[in-house]
Amino acid sequence: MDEGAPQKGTVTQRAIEEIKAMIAEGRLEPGQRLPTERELAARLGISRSSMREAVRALTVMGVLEARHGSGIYVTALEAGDLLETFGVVADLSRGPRLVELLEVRRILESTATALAAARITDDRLAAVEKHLAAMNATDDPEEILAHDLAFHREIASAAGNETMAAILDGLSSRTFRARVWRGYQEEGAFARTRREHAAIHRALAARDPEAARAAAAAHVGEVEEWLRAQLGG
Amino acid sequence: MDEGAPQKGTVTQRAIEEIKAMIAEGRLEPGQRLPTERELAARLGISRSSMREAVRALTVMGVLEARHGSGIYVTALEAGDLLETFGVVADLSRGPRLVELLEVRRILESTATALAAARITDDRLAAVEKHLAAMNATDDPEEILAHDLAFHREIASAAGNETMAAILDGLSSRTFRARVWRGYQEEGAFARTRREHAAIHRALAARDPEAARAAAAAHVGEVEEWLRAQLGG
DNA sequence: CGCCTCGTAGTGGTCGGACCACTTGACTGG
DNA sequence: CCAGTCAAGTGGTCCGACCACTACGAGGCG
Repeated sequence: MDEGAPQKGTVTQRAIEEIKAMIAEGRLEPGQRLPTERELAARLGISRSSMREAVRALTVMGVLEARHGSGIYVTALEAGDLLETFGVVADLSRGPRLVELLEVRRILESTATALAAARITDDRLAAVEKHLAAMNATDDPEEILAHDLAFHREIASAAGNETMAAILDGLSSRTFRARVWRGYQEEGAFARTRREHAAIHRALAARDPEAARAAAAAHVGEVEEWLRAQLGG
Repeated sequence: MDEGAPQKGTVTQRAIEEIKAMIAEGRLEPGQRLPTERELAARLGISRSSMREAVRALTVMGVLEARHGSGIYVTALEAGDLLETFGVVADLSRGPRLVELLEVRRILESTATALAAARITDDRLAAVEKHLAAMNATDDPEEILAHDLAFHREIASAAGNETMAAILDGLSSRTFRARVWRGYQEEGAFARTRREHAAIHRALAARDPEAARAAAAAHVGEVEEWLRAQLGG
């Protein structure tokens, strides 16, 4: 009997597909521990080095998690785990690509905010207000940034779609850094952001999806237009 | 003088960040060739094995491309390259997560189709029609699937946002497989899909964004509801 | 008896070196 | 001048050793 696999691509690639298949077919459950690297390598008939590369690859994808001294585990396979690399995309994108990313964010964020307006609970709304207040109470850029992110994350989460929230999270990191620059270059940006955030909050409190959608779209579109102008000029 | 980096996490992780930084800072241009693995390893003071893991990690992220016998190159860093892992997310998602992914797809696809209706050229519209005709001319599931994918890809591309098109591409692979199952289980699904595609095409030809948005949303929502029902029952 | 400490086996993390498979380009012979 | 050949260099794979850390149980202490 042959080994079955007649060499497709590199051995490492084959190992990656193999492990992915195990998970996709349910042979490996989220949170479950995998065999040791040494055994996995032996089982697939490859060296430990190659197997390690495969594990590393799946680790950066957020599929596996290696704990030093303990073992290799399947992650919870939740949206946040798998979409972590999405942030890298945002970090490495430049110029026109960044505008495209912002456009995607505008579409998703406006919809998410609209959904949130319809579904948000009083508790979550209070959390949103807390971040809004904290954001207005300080003038430390770093702190503002943190609460700004949390503000939007809370809203996206309230929309009831964790996958969408995770994607928006990834789309934000780079974006918000750009906004910091902007704050330095263009006076009044902070004040405008404050007004826009207030408008979003008002729409949420009023449970008005359409107003929320419009406010969120305007908020992101604001940055988008500014960036577009930067590239054109 | 110290080496500067006081050991943050694993050496491999450090190497990954290092290379990513090189690209983010523009020290490495898209398409450019990197130093050899051996030299990179020596430059960061780590072993070649560890460096190889770093390169492998960046390779699966679509940032680098290793050509056997030739060297390591930075990819074009286009949306398609970086968002390839997005398909993995779709492949590994199950149950409620899949519904969430479809919801994201519905939002993006409907908007993309609306944009396409406003911007599509006659040439691209002809290409869309070609896939539509090919899809209706055969009854081989595999071929239908291929043209179905191409149909939507063409539309997403016509929307003028390659990033969005790439994301939609990733969101589709798994989705469409589910639809194949569906075709087997539920008679009339093909006919309904055919009607929905026709409606989308009609809206595109009429350059009617709102109609296009509605048709696309209904198209994806159809699958979404079916899947939701599957999970509930 | 119960808790705490310490040792130890086992795991992932790193290393160095050897060899293989493939690409590339210069060199050689026609 | 061209085609074929060959050698240097690159990524791909493998091996075996050792390090760093974790987990868990044996043993000691209270």
